[in-house]
Amino acid sequence: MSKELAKTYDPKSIEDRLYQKWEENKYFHAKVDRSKKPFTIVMPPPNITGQLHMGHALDNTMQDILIRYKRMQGYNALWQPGTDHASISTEVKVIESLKEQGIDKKDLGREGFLEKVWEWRDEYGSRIIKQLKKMGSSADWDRERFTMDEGCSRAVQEVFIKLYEKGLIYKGSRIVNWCPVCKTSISDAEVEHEEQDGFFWHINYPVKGEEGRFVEIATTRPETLLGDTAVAVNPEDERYQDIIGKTLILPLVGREIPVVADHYVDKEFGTGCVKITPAHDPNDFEVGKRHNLPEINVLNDDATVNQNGGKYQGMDRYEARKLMVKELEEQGLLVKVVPHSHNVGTHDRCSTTVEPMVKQQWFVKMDELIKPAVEAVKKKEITLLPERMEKIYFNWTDNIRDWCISRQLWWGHRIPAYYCADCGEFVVARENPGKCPKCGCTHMDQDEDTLDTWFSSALWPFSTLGWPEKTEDLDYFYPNDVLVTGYDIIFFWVIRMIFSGYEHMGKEPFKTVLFHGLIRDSQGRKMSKSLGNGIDPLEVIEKYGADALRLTLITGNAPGNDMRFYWERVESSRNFANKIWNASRFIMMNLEDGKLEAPDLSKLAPEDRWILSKANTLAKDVTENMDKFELGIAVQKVYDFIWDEFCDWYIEIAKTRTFQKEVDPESARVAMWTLKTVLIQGLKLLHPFMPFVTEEIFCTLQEEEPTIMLSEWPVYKEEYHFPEAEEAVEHVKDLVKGIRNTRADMEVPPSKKAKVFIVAEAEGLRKTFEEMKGAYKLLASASEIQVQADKAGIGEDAVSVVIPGAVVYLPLEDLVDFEKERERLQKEKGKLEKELARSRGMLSNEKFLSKAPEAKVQEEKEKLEKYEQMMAQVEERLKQMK
RNA sequence: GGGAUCUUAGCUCAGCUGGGAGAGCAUCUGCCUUACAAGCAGAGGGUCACAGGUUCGAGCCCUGUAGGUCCCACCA
Repeated sequence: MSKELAKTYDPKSIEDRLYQKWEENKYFHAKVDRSKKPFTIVMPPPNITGQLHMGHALDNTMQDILIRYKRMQGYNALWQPGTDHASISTEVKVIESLKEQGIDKKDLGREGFLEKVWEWRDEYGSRIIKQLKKMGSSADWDRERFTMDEGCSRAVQEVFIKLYEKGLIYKGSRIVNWCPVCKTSISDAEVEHEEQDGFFWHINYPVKGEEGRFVEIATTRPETLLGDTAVAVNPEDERYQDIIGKTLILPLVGREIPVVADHYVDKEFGTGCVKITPAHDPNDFEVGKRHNLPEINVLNDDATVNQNGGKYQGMDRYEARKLMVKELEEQGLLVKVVPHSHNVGTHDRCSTTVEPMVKQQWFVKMDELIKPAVEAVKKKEITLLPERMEKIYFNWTDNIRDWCISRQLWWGHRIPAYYCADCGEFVVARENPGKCPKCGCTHMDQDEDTLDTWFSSALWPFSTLGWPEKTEDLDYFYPNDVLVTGYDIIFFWVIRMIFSGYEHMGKEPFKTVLFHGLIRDSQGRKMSKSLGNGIDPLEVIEKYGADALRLTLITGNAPGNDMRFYWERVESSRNFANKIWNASRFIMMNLEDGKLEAPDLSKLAPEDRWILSKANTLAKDVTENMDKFELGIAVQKVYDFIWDEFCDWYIEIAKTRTFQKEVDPESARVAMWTLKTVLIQGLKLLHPFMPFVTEEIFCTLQEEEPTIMLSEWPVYKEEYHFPEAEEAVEHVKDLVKGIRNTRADMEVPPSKKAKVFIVAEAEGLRKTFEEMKGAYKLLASASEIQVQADKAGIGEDAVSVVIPGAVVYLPLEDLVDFEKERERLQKEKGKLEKELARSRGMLSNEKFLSKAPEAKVQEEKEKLEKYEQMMAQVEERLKQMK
């Protein structure tokens, strides 16, 4: 008894201590080292306002698993962390908190407001980092970055100027998505379409000079009538040939508008006549451009009607709609109102209905930039996992539109453009030029707008490594190897990083993108604040430990698939941690002080060779699955091995030897060495998934080892492959299971030991059972074991168990109930009959014999032989019992 | 409107390139066996959504149908 562990695993008592140790020893820190191969993952930067949720927990667990795995494999593993300024979310949050204090953003002014946001950032920016540490994340915190720190801001500025100079960033008056609540433009990606029930209002527009003649249009947004500058019909629509070119009187407004012909109009839909509002509809905007129509903006930034709306000025858009419909009805111009469900664009941050508006904004021209990003995925220079994500990716790239990057917000990277106060000329420059190049005026003001938050995150894979400087880090660690993220930000972030990587680095930002799904609640609903169904990962850690949470999130989670969260699953994960803990405790209790010398391989018992062989294969299987990013499968294999093979079989089998040290100290030492060796192998393979419990056991078990984190990842070794031992132990398992089954069926209490006779014709099998007697005696509840070639000396009243290759007899004398025994044998016979029918069917099928691979046929023949033997035994037994 | 994905034991989900249906939880039975009752041993439970097809052989491949989930889309 050399070392002691507590009786149950208590994560709370060790997690913080171990994490502190890792940090203090700089185990997470990666430095350029040309003698080692780099492996880089950049962390999707959480928002500074954020709190750890299940999405982060999953995302970071996956990254930590990959990083820890590669680090153990000897790679120079860098996990680059940082946080995102998250312009709009943060700004909104700060505005809200100021409101509670009775302060308005405008009263503070730009500088004053930004000061408040920075204060906020200082207060909350580190909160999420602390929470990530609770998960056991082994990111290189010494390298923590922020999207608005000096370096990242410089990167943003350089990129903006470079793209502007190449003509890929332009300023233009275009239709943009406008959020009337946030009072900023947003990109297409930020608009969510949601189906809403609405109406189709059919309205008659009077034809000028033709009393009583009307053109009937249908619209879902009657209030935009105020900005109509035409009505369009399809040029091939026979119904309307004669009105093309005529003039209409816009109801309620009285303005004269033309009827134009445009192919955009669908003859079959609505009335075939479409009102054209170029300032408030993207399609109408295009039609307007083609027909040179004026654009009349009728809305203010808060979606109230502006001065162009005449008497409706000042009214909210929906109020105006109501009133206008009423007045149209009064004037007899409202033909009918038809219920109609349609898609409405809403802002993904605040769910406000987005208003399309013509605005002066900055855009990134996408058609050229996107090309290398498309090629990269086509040519598999970048692999998206699961593969189906490629379709989603291409669907977006094929329909790409220019990216609106300017935001009417204060928190973010301010656009590096300077305007002349006199002539309006602007210059894009690193600093205020101080003088207008056109008119010489010395009053130049910087653009009030900031950039879309994703503009800076697009540069994250290289800005964090020092770009635009040519740093050694960049040279060594770029491109990244893997990006792990949710599929929900493929458009916002992933695609933009890819084209940015090619444009600014000339190389892909990462080689593989591993997408994961969402963690849902137990009913399959999204976890959300409004539903209040979110589960706080920190609460889970508090109750069950970080390892249990990590295991729960990874087990059975296939790439890209959503997953439901159950407390029961966390509980069973915790149970597994406890299981290893106790297995280790058992081994430590039996371990003698000092190091165990590796025994000569010839000294190993068959069961030792069996478990070593299994552990060896496990290393290969786990590694293969890790390399395929099948983390769920990899951990499942470790779990099954540790619990089923190692704990339930090997430890039990080894007990006979370890309990009897004095009988055969040599054999006991070999068993102890095997126990320890296999345990360590299991701990290492499990470490990326459950870092805390594995570290604690590993270091307690071997005081000389500083950490499991930097120990060597197990590799498959041919000299530990023992197929004959695996086969032998399989026979022993069959034997033990057979006996246990039978005893349970016969309701023999476990305490009642019985003599066991094993009758096997094959000499090899007899040898195996003979040799391993000591190993399985305990498991078979045997008082004595006799292996023989025939049934000599076995009483007729013994219960028999037929297993592959042998029959086991249990003389249970007074306990035997013959009726029960016959029933049991009949059941057994039924099972075998089924198997035989299946096997014979296959083997009597000419086509199977001629077309199936030789190995398959052979395999089936062997099975048949085995079942026939077993059947003969069962039948003989039944005959005897008559 | 286009596309993706799912439908396997009571529940949640695995099942890789097609060769005898699996796990965890739940249920039932027996065990506090000196690592672990957060445990051990055993048991029951599935026409793999439906209909066709390809194949010697289909949970797996193809086509269609039904239902669920999600993404994309400028039909006013």
